[in-house]
Order: sequence, then structure tokens, then C-alpha cells
Amino acid sequence: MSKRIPISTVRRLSLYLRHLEEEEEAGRETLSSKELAQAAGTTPAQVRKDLSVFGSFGVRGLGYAVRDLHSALQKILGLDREWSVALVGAGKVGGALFSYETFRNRGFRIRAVFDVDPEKVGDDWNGVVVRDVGDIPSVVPNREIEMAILAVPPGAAQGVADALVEAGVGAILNFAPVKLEAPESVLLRNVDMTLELEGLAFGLRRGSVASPESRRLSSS
Amino acid sequence: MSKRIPISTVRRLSLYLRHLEEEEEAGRETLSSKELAQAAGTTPAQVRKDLSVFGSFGVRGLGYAVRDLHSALQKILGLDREWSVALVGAGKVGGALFSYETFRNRGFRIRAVFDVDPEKVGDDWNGVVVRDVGDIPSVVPNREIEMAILAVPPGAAQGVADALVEAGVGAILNFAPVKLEAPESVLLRNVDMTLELEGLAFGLRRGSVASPESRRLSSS
DNA sequence: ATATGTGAAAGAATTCACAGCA
DNA sequence: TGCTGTGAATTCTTTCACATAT
Repeated sequence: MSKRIPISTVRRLSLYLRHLEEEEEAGRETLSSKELAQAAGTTPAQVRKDLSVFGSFGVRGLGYAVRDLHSALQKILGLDREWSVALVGAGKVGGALFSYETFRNRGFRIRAVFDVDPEKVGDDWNGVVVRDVGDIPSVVPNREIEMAILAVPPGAAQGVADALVEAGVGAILNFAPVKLEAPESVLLRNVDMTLELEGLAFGLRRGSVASPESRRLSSS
Repeated sequence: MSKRIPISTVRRLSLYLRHLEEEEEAGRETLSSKELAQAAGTTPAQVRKDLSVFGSFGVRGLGYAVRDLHSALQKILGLDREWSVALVGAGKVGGALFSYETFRNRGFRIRAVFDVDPEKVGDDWNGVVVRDVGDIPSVVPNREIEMAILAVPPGAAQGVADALVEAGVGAILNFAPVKLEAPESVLLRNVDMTLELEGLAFGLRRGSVASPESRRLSSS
């Protein structure tokens, strides 16, 4: 039974990776936990703890070799390869996500786009033809899609999620502001933009900050 | 010194509120912590604890009066009024956020839009004229903008954030995948979509789920 | 009978502090 | 000396369990 990794650790690993990338680009050879902490908005001890979950990557007295830690984290996070992604919802949000450079840079490839709107079905999005959501059962297994991004209206989200799960998708990133039900075996993450804005409204109204953590992590 | 409210509690309050809205719409009179828990993906005890931070809203043996709890939560979250918001970044993501219905429904009003691109400056977005980011210092205080949504490329984010803070914005919702620096007094939340996708990649690669919480909250 | 509100207990995550190694 | 790796201590969050109220 492998150890249980806190979700917050994984988030921070992504942040460390981001900083390592920048520094490697800049030709930096080594980095300290202190600097990684700064870049991720956490403490050096936290950085070391996070990394220690996966092994021992540093050199005492010196720090971390940028290149090595970079590739180690890449591998740990599963970013040493490409991922085939489906996008459901070809509206404004879907369109923005489709051309979101940061996804592409990280190896996420949107290889299928679905929508219900007959007006949109058939459109060519940079080489990917928008198809009807009814085609999910045939297209998803066929193109070996591994994860899906859901950018549909709230009312449609659960139905689409069911279809995606049925079609064998292993993970869903949901942008609709609803709680989705899915089997335990399917990974589910929500990006709830309204929730975040509401958090700010709450904070402003109170005039004060909540837990110290609130300034550091998203929320996500 | 008022009590310290965990960020996770605030997030859940938003979820409860969402469900209460639906149920009120449906004519429901009372609700139990059990049902609220289900809707938010948590436990009844958690619901009661969350609410108990702010007071005592239920009736023993009966549950919560939908209408009352709804308006109480609305007030607690600062959603019983409108908020003036600035949007910086008139690209694809900015455009999607501008017309995001759920923001509008919650009382968030985008009253100013900024971009650097001279091509976009001057455009009329549904009654709001896109202005140059250089106009932030004059427009933001003038229109009494209280919070800002940042949808600019990573490299530009910190500069814009500085300008917004300088102009008196109290809270920033950042969509750029960078760690922003801001004074303690300014609330800062990040929506890091790449981080979420990477979390899914990590999970798929491992073939297993992390903490039980990971299935419930965003992340955020 | 039923379902809340809340101290007490358990469980997680973070921080401390220092031994260990270049 | 400088900085990592890690048990121990601390702090934060969630769950339990029951007294309390209708």
C-alpha cells in the first residue's frame, strides 16, 4: 500500500516545477529549499517535506541540482509524456481553454472537442473538428482520450460526465459550478471560479484575512 | 479579535448557498445538515460545524429554514450586495470571464476592462469600453472598483497587480500561472487551471487517489 | 422521534529543531 | 560552514458522540 499523498503537496510540486523550469532556462545549476519555498509561497521545511515523500533529491550543504530535480518532478507529476484530452463545451470558456498555451506547453493535447449546438458541430478548431456530444461513446475510446475538460452549462454537466465515464475517461476537470457524481475510480477536480470570487467577497466584507494559508494556495 | 475562519469553511459555505438557492427555487421549506452535506460533498457534522462558526441557524429536530439560512449565508459571504469588478486582459480568457453568467448572477459587475493591445483598446464590450492598462490609476478609483480579475499572460501579471494595488483594489483573482506578490492587506486568490490538470496527470499516473478530501473540494 | 449545536477525540498538515553529510 | 532529511512537537481540521431542543 503506497503512502497517501496530500493533494496540497501535489499542488506545491507543480509550483516547484514551474520555478525549476524558469531557473533551468536561466542557466541556474543549483537551488535551495529556501528559494523554492519563496517561489511557491511556502516554507523551506515544507519544500523538503514535500520532496521527501518521493525520495531524496538534494545534496546536504548545497541544495538541489536544478536539472535533476526538474526531471524528477516532471516524472513524478506525470508530465514527462503527452496526455490526450477531450474538451466538452465549445462556448466561450471552452474556446479559451482550447487555445490556452500553458496547457499545450505542459503536454496536454486536446484531441477532441464536443458540443451540443448544431451550429458549432462540424466547425474546425485548428485541425480538430467539433463533434456532437452524442459521439463521445465512439470517439473517446477510439482516440484513446485519457482525460476530459468540462466546460458546459451547469445543467448539462452531470449528463456529460456520465457519458465520459462510460466512455472510459479516467479523469475530469470540471469548470461547471456543480457537484459532479462519479465512481471512485474516476479522478475529479473542480475549477470553480465563482467560488473563488465569493471567497474574495467574504474576505473584503470581513475586512480581514482568514487562515495564513489563504494567501498562499489557490484554492484551488 | 474575531475568530479565524478556515478558507475551506468559506468554500463550503458557497456550496451550501448554491444548494439552498436551488431548493428555495423549488419551493422547499426546510433542509437538514445531511442534505446540505450531500450537496456539498461533505458530512453533516461538518456542515453543522461550519455554520456554528457564524451562529445558530437551525431548529433542533427540524433542520434549517431554507429561506432564512439562504439569506444568512448570503449576508455572511457578502453576496447581499453588488461588487464592482475590473477585468484586466481582454483576450480569450478575459472574454470568457466577461460573459460568464454565474458571476453576474452572484452580483459581480464588471465595470471596467483593460488591455495593452491597441487593437482592443476602444472596443465596446456590451457597454464597457476597453481601456489601456495605463488608465488603471485613474479609472479604478474613479469607478470605485473593489476587486479585479487578472487574465493576462504570466509575464505581465505582477506589473498589473502592482498597478491595481496602487490604485486601491482590495482583492485580486488571478488567472495567470504565476505567484503574485501583494501587501498583506490585499486579498489574493489564484485560479490555476494548469495546476489542476497536472493534479489529474499525477493521479492517473499513480493509478490511485490521494487524500479523501481530493474528491470533494477543488482545489482551490 | 428527530436533528441541531458543540465540547472532546482523532486525524492531517505544517513547523520546529537538530542530526547528518558535503 | 551550509543546507538537506526527518522524527517530534505543534497547529489546524474533521469526525465523534451526546446533551439539548422541538
